[in-house]
Amino acid sequence: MSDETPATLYDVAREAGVSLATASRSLNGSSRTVNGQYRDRVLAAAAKLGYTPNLSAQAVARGASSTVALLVSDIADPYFSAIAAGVVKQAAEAGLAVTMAVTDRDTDREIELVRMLRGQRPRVIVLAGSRYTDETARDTLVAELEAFTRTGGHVVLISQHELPFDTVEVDNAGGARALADALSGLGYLAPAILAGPENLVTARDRVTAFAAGLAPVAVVHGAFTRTGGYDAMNSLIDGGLHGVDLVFAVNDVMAIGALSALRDRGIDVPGRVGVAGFDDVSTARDVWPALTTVRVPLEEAGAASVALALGARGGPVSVVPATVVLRGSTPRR
Amino acid sequence: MSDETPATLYDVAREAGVSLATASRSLNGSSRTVNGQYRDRVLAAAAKLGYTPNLSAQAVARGASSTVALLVSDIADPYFSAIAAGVVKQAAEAGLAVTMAVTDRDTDREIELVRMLRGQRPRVIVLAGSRYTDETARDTLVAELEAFTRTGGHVVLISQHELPFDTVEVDNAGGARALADALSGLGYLAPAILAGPENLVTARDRVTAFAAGLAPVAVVHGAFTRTGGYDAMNSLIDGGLHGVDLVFAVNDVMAIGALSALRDRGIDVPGRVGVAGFDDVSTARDVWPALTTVRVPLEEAGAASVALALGARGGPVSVVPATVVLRGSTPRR
DNA sequence: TTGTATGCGTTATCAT
DNA sequence: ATGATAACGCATACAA
Repeated sequence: MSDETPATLYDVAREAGVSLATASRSLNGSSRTVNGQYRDRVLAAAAKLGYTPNLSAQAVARGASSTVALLVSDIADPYFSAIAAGVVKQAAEAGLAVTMAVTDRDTDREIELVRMLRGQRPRVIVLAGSRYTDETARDTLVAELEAFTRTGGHVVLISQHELPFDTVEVDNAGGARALADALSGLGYLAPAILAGPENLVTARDRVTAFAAGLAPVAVVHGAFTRTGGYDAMNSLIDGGLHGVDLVFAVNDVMAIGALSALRDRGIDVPGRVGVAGFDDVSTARDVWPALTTVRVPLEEAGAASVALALGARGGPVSVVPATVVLRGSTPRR
Repeated sequence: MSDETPATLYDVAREAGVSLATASRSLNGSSRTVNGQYRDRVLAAAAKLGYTPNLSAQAVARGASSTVALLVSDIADPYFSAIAAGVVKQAAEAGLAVTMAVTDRDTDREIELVRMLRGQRPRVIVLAGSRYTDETARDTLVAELEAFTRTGGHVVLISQHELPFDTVEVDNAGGARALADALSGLGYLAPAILAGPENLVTARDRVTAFAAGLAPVAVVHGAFTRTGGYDAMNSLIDGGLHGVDLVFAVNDVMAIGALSALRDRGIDVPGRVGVAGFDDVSTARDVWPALTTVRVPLEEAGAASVALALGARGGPVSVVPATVVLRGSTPRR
């Protein structure tokens, strides 16, 4: 409740009886070397005063901050929290702090947040979660991001390489197709697809690729969330399951919602229908029956995004694999 | 790849043909009013140049940044990601950005991170996850935190009120005791406790309070994670379950790990033993059998932490309730 | 090697 | 109401 003011470098210099410059050189990793005597005195003074460099001031003086900005749809969603974990880890390795913002899946909000984050002058802006197919919002976002890269910033997207920036691409098509093939091989014939939002690119890619391998008898859209899956599943049930022997939800949280709906309606899984998801979120193996899905190395993807931005080179696109994981929710038919 | 430099306020002023001061006053929420004509010209110039205020510079000039620092043990853990969601939401409401760091449950790392975060001169530092009972680390941490508050910063802990700072307290004792009573009422007689780390305060409080209501026949320690629960459960099984009719894990992720171990070993849940956790993490209801637990409003707690720090007043401690949620994993005996 | 002085992008105080 | 100008805390080019 008192109100001292944080110790400044100037305070430290005075306490140590040296100049501002020497203090600065002693405390940060300057290339210049300083007399051991002085250095020790400065360090002692800094410790005594509880000095911590003012990062904002450093950023202003250096013309560049040491932060990574991360934008996610919903940090409570295990998909994004796994990515965030990777981003934070890799950023920490590079001595960078992470400032995080959440869009709530709102395109306008996303643009607004990018503007705000740009103000931090971060080294990198990572956008996780894929874009919606909205022409004008897309253009505004791109313009904003281009303004950022034009001034030396790095932008990395995690999803599809549909925007002109570096991206860590998830092999949605390959994974979805492989899943369809695997399930087809297990004897599944008539899948219903819980397809997510109609205008979400990631969702569409997964639907299309899956359908190419195993033609769906029903496709129902809904939110990309647990509740979305729950509701979509219910409306599917309401419409009559007919011959459906498999439910493919385009992501795990939706699949988990579907599982919940099926349970509530007394429909046996996997006896009556099999269920599959996508992402291999950490809880996929803990639900019952354990969820068949397509594993995406989320944490690696997050780490890769900042590595890609910081790395000397490596090409603008880094693809993370998507591999099928068969579990109890889809036994052989 | 080009290398322009971001537009500065000076650029905007020049473009609009006004002084630096008027440009500043037009662009930020200054109390001073400025001629509409000028204001419009400045806004137009800013838009044309794609100007974004340099937040670091603002922070230096104002002497205070507009960020909230958040420290968690592991952002991929649903417990912490739920808290993070609340923090981010409430911070956004106050126009504050959130910079996040993860300790990996390492006390030394935590101290290191607090120092680094202090450098941001955030308005608030939120520490989620409870302290370990290590005397000297504790003192160092407290000293660091006190240096921060002494210079006008707010510190909020989420856990127990064991450190001399504002805290959002989880009613661990009340919840654990209520759980013990409820399970006792259901006919459970011989619980084993998966107790988490020996020196983790939160874990200890839960164990103690539960034990007071329902004396355990076994207590085994382990990490506060899914793996910790898995391993602890296995060693419990190895030792022989004897008369154990209930497993109480001090948090949900451990309980979920235990569920997995029980399944792997072919022990029927809830037929042979009931299982209960603590926190009511979002996936607790999706596992099988659905997990009996103690609900802690995590997101609310996160939001409350920044509200507490920013709020005019409200006392140094804000308690969030912990209420028993009975589910399928603990049927009546 | 050390110190002096200037600049970084903003805000805020002071005249005007 | 507007415009110079001095801070803010730090880094660094330059001089000593």
